[in-house]
Amino acid sequence: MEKTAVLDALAALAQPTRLDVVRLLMQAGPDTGMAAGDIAHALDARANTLSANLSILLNAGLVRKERIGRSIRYYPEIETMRGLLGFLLEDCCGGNPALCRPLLDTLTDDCPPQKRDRRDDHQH
Amino acid sequence: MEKTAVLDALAALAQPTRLDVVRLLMQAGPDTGMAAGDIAHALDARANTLSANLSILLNAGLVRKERIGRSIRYYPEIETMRGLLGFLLEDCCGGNPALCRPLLDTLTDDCPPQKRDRRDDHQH
DNA sequence: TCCATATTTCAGGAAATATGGAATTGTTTT
DNA sequence: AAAACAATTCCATATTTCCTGAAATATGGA
Repeated sequence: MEKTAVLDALAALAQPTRLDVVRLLMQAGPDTGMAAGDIAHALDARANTLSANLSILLNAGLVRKERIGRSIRYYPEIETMRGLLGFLLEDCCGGNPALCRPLLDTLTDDCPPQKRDRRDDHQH
Repeated sequence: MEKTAVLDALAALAQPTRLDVVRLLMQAGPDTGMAAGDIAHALDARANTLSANLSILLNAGLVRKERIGRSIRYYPEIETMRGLLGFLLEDCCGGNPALCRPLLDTLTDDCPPQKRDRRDDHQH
């Protein structure tokens, strides 16, 4: 991931409403998403303000949108999030490999292994 | 990690010089760090501008400082970085567990396992 | 076509942020 | 004590961000 893309993503996430938006969309799921109006209602934000914030998230590649009927649905972009996390990890990994593994291990502990079938690994 | 702390950390990282600073300090290592002047020289930044940026990183808990002789040395705060990554991962993990493991696996692949002794696992 | 709904665009003002010059504080050396 | 060095603080300026009300655009239904 390019440095400028990382900076865009960080700036996009560094605002309360926008951080809430991506969390909300992540919870909704990458294939479900939410309509702009529902997001506004859930976060108690004005339509035009939220629209501006969604546009910033869109520009940063953290969400994508799709028109459905008269509403516009927003979905989280998992790949961009992954790219961002990867970049931040590289800061430790690349520079000081000894730091990388324990950090990842700790992170992984917070997220217990799911019982997953092997066959749905190629989901993306 | 608190949401406000996360927002502070994200805002602190969302600026080119500051992002460079933490990467530089991570490379130097958490016990080595760098003097403010050396950072300024390495990043080709003016002393006062860099000082302001270091102060923002300090406030966000991403670095710590220590006076050594007439220079002031800055060190990366690994724990805060870990906290930030953990929070961002929770966005997927907590809301949609199915997304968590593959994402972590991919991240982990970018950072091949180190040959480490088991006995130094309790380093923190 | 007319109307209601959903969302975005536009124009603005207030607040926050970024940067640079000059002055200041703290530390070491002579 | 004075000078040199390292870093910060102070102050002014330029830029950017954030939010709002009003208007515009797009879609679906009567």
